[in-house]
Amino acid sequence: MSTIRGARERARSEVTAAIKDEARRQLAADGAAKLSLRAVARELGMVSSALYRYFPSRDDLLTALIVDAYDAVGATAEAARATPRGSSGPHPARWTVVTCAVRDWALAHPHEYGLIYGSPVPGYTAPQDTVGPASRVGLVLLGLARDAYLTDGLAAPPLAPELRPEAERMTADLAPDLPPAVVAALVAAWAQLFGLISFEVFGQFTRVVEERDPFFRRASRELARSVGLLDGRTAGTGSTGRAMS
Amino acid sequence: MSTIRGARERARSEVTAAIKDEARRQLAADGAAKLSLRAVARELGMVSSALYRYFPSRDDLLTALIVDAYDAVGATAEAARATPRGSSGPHPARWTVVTCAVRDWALAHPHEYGLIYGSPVPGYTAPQDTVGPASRVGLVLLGLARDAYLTDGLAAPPLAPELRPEAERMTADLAPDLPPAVVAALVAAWAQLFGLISFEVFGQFTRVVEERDPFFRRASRELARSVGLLDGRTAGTGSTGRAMS
DNA sequence: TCTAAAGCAAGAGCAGTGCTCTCGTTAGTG
DNA sequence: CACTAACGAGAGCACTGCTCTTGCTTTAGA
Repeated sequence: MSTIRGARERARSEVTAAIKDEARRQLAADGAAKLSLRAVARELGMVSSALYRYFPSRDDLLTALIVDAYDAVGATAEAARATPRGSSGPHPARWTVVTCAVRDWALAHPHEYGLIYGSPVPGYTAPQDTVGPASRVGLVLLGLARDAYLTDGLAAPPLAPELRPEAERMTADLAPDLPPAVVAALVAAWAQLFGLISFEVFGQFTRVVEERDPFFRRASRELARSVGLLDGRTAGTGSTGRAMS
Repeated sequence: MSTIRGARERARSEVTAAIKDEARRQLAADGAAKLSLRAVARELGMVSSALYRYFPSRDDLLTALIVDAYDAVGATAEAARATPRGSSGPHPARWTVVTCAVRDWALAHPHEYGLIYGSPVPGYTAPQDTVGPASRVGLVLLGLARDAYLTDGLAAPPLAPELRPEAERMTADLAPDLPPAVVAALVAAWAQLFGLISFEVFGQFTRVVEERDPFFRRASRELARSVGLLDGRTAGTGSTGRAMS
């Protein structure tokens, strides 16, 4: 129905997309701080006030870009998981395919990455619209763990007693079919993964790490190990998951 | 000599400090994006142009705040290491004392933390002045690993062949007295540590991790394990460091 | 089919920003 | 004592986000 009722609405969505595209261009060129509504409007041949028909404020434009960036990196992770190399073979290798894909996207889009995993730029509180797209990468990693658990099993990592309640809470929220120890370790690995990527994208590795590809691959492998992913040859030997749940 | 020659120079350094203090206040209140030279000057009772006698541009003022923030978090880490609980006892416990201190500082100064470990705000290239202060936390962690290596030994983590050249390069640069596998693992753990802290400070754990203290402690312990820190009871059993170097 | 309503672009304008330049003035140096 | 260099103040430029008003066009309803 939106195609027939279109006409005006289609024009609107086209202009909206053009604004976001130009904004993304400026974001990639100069960074989020220099992104200017007036410059976007100027480049699009309209006057700045016209732009407010589409985005009520600069922060709302930025929020739209944030959602898009979350979706882009999420789609990248999901695509890597659907790849032949990402959906078969030893589980740590699949894990590494996904993490490397995320890292590659981050290095290719540093400013968009900074928008979502750097300091929160806008009014300090992330809008509600971002929570869905923001979880896509995490869900892919969770899916990898679930796959491993259902096929070859998992070497469930240790779970300190004082963390058990929180681990069980996270498990109920995120993946009731996985052992709490695995879920807790996976959330930690998720954050640590983006620590590695952020340090690389934000230049913290300058003059410290030079050969970053093997460095990241090793760290990613260790991360997979920390959530208990087995490489198949040792299939099942450490599967204590069900017993611990 | 600077005390006698002072008078004017002392006044200058006092004004400089006052500017930085007020800027830090505004930074903590509203974030780096909203920090305004004019507002700082206004609050200090001077006119905005006078402020340019002390900082040639807004980015230079921000850079000064960045250096100060690096120094603050570095000093925090060093102080934690010098603490009784940070300088004795099992090595993973010492490690956790330091990492928790860094985390506490970050949670107490979120905007300053974002300034140094979030998206690079200024002209995209970090000035040379920041490399020294920026490495202080890393050096503390390195010192912890060295202590462990010299007393109880280290369970040197695995080192993939393709990472060996880079690991040896990093070792020559950072800590020639440590096994390359440990140095490589430590650099990775360093980045992963700030991934955990950043996710917490930047709100990525909202509605995901609730009980964050035990969560962080567990992750920190695992990080210590990943660099090979032993807890003393198993002293020496896994010390393969010298053999691998 | 005609009309009222809603969506839209444009322009002027406000308050605020970073930054530059030009002035007197004041404080340390030879 | 005279000189120079540092300093604070002010005006001003180009820019920003954002608001309000003014007309025009498209859409929807009687």
